[in-house]
Amino acid sequence: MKISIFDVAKRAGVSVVTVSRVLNDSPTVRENNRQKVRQAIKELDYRPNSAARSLARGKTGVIGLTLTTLQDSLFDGIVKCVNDALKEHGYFLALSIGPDTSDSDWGEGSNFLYQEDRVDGIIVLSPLKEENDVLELKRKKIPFVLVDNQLEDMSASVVNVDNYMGGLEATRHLLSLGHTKIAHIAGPELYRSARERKRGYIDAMAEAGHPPFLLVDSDFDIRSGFDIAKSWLAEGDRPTAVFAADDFIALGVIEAFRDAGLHVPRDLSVIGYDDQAFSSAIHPRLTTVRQPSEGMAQEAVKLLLKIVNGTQKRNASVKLEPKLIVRESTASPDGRTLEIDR
Amino acid sequence: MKISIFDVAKRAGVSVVTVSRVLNDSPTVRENNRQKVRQAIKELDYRPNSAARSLARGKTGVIGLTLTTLQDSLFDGIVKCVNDALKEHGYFLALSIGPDTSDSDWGEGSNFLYQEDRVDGIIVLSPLKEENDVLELKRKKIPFVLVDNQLEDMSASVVNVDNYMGGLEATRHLLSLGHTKIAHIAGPELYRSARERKRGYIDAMAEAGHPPFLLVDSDFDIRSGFDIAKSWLAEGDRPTAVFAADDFIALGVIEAFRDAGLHVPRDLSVIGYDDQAFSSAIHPRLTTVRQPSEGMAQEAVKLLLKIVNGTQKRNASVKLEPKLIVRESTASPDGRTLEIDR
DNA sequence: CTGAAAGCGCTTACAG
DNA sequence: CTGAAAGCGCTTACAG
Repeated sequence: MKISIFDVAKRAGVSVVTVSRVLNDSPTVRENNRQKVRQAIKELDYRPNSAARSLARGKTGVIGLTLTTLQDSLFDGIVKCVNDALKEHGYFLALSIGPDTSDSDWGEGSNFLYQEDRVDGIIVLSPLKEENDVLELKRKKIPFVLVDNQLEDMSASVVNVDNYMGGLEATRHLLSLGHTKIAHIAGPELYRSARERKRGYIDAMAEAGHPPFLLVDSDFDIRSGFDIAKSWLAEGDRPTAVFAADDFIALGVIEAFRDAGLHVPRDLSVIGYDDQAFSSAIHPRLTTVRQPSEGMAQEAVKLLLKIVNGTQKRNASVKLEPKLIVRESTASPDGRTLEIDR
Repeated sequence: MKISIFDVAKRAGVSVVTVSRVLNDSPTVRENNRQKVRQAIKELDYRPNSAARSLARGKTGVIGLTLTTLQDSLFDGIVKCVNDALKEHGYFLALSIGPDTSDSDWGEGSNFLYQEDRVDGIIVLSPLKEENDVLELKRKKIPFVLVDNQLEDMSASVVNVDNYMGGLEATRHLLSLGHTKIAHIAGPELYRSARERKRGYIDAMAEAGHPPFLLVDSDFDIRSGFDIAKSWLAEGDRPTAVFAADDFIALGVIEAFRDAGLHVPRDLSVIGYDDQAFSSAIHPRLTTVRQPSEGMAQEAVKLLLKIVNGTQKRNASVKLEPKLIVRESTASPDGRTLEIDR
């Protein structure tokens, strides 16, 4: 037989109310009784039934997180930090991994997290079709916060990173090294992050008095970067530096140049974005822009919990700063800023 | 006010029992009533309270999955597939991400998933300190299955991949290309997978009448592979092929050779393990051994659900086969088996 | 500081 | 095929 709070109460010689109080760390329990209850719990190896607690309390104690892929250092980092932050506050993390493709059949039916009220709130990570999500969540009155959302004007609580600033800083870094022939390989227009990074590139160039040297669209992956860089090698006036919209593209570019017998950063400076796990491990170690996944996670959790507890009324919006990480893949056009051990 | 099953019942003009029946797809409901209930549910935007259901049913409908990192294509793939498989069976996935380090303070206190009985069962992925886990889970009578476990003799339900076979096949592939100077960069002894892959290498070499040409221990990461390969370059009699215990090591090796102006696979054939996401995207595309993450996930879920439902009594054990994926990083010693478009 | 009682929102036998 | 009643295991006012 499964043991319940009654068994504990009987064993400890108190009422279930008292047991409940020590379970919830209520201060109004005589120390003596508290000890007896603790003892009984241990002896019986008792664990409170979470369903009963949830039902009685009107809260589930679980927060949902929806995302499309785990194959990304940024998401991975956020999930981990959210997990930790939640644990600290006594919450559980339930994951819902949606399909990667944005045009899937999933669009219609709602996320399974929304179907039963299993969660007290939801963190929506990088939503591609956020209008739907937001609408449904609002209709169902499920507290939520959007992280890294793609639409500019969502009336919802959001936490974002300043991708425009990231693009600006990345490009400025290249400029400060003396480059002027700076290309940008942009991510898909679909992503707000891609749009803003591109804007940062354009503005940084303008700031320095240059028109964009070369601007090309791409997917966020290694092969695209490789192919684009390959095409440059055939041409005459190729860039001396490139700001890639993410680290995967950057890696592809590096491989293409190396494949042609050229050298990074001597023949091309490369800067990526996101600081993926591999970026500090490859050769040359990649200069990149890191997003503060820990901060994003903490802000998201903090915000959501406030909303859940009713402390936060109106939509709040948090914007965090990215950070330039200078490593080995960028140097001055003549390759002389190289300070690496190779 | 939160709407409950009573509101639906009233609206539909039936009893809550009938509503409950249509909620649970009971066949014993007159079609007419079923429609009325469905209608009421939709009009009220009613969602059953999962806590109440769990309490009444004695099951939570959630399965826990514990792991240490998401930064791995294999784990990522498994989590995704588990998620899907669970969804199909009407279960939720709760994640518990433990610390990466095996010697952490975490060892003592139990996993937070175990503390309240929130889950009907648990999938333990690549447990490093599995004795503890297994003992605690058994004591608490929580159904569980071990996936990719590290100890040979666990009396528990497990699903594993045949890493010995993987090592054998990887090495045989290299042998069949004509190599004899085949090195193996092994993973940490701590991992059963590492031990078995190494054993596969040794046996495959013996099978072909060769002693192991070169055997070196490593961590599962890019830098280690890089450093090890670098050290070879200084020596005289270096291998013409290497079987790396995982793709990260393999990537490091490739980079080291390329960094020295050498070419893969012309100067060195490289085969990795795991088929990480990047492995098919880098240049040269990496020959590797893929683990059947989908199969592992499905078997694990199938097994666990059987245990949960009491269908499965004794410990069961499933062993799956890995698959050799031949791509561009391996060729014959003279580099002539090259059939790639570069 | 402690406990009796009601209630959280479902499901499950049991009758009919 | 349908419903009244009991029960799942807690927590929360309310008294004392």
